[in-house]
Amino acid sequence: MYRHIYRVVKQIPAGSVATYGQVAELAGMPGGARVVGTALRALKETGSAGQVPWQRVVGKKSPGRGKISILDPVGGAMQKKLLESEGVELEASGAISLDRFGWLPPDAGRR
DNA sequence: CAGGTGACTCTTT
DNA sequence: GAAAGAGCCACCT
Repeated sequence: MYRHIYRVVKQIPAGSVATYGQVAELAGMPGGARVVGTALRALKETGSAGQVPWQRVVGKKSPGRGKISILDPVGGAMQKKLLESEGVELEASGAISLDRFGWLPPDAGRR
C-alpha cells in the first residue's frame, strides 16, 4: 500500500501543487518519483481517488515549472480542470509556475 | 529469482 | 531549446 505517499499528498494545501520527486522525498523514498506515479495510478484502482488530491501532484519539468506528466489524457484534462477550480493558474500547455503555486513542505530539509 | 515497464528527474549532446 | 541516455524504486509477468 502506498499509504505513506497518500499521506503526503493529502497534506498538500488547496491552491498549491507538489512534484513527484518532492512527494517521494517526503514519503521517505528519495529518488522514488516513479513509485509515486505508480501509486497515483493505482489510486484509480483502489478507489481512493476521492480521498487523495492527486491532481495537486505534477511532474517537474524545467526548474520552477511544473507540468502534468500524467499519461491518461482523460485524467490529465480532469486534473487541469480541478486545479483551475482550486485557484491554480495553468500556463499555456498546462504548465504551472512552482514559484507561485509550488507547495512549501512544513519540514523541508529540517530535522 | 530475473526481466520488463512506468502518472519521474537529471545530465549531456 | 529539444531529444536522448542513464539512474532510480516498486510492481507485474
